Amino acid sequence: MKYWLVKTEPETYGWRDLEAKEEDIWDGVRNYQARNYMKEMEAGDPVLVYHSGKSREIVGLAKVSASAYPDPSDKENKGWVSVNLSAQKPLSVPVALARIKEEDALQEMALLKQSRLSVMPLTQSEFEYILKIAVR
DNA sequence: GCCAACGTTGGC
DNA sequence: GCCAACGTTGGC
Repeated sequence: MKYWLVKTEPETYGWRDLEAKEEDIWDGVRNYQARNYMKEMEAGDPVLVYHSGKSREIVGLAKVSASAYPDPSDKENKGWVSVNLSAQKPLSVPVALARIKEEDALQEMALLKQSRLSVMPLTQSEFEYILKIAVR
């Protein structure tokens, strides 16, 4: 099992949108590195959902409900892929980017190192650490 | 609103 | 194939 974090602009499509639909397509990713990670996703993998822009915090827990398949929004058939995500639960305490930067255990996260990457893996310990500080 | 990082495009 | 110009993302 692998652990993931996906970023989204809440004004465009946020955690609430995914929660409202329960399960939805995660499409429109147009970055090769992100695409390659999406191809590694397997049904059941946990996924943290991060809001970029104004809020800058991890807000929810989802899981992969369908592994990679051709992105229907890829009109030119260029090989982009989508996955399906299912909302699991909102984090009771969202984990802010500022908090992540303060935690020694989270310094190696791709979120801090590659600010523009929209789909990234997490280690199991990073994932568990985030969930731990998201409860209280 | 600004700017750094970084990906893409296009001229050569 | 290189690299300058340009566009986009996203934090501050």
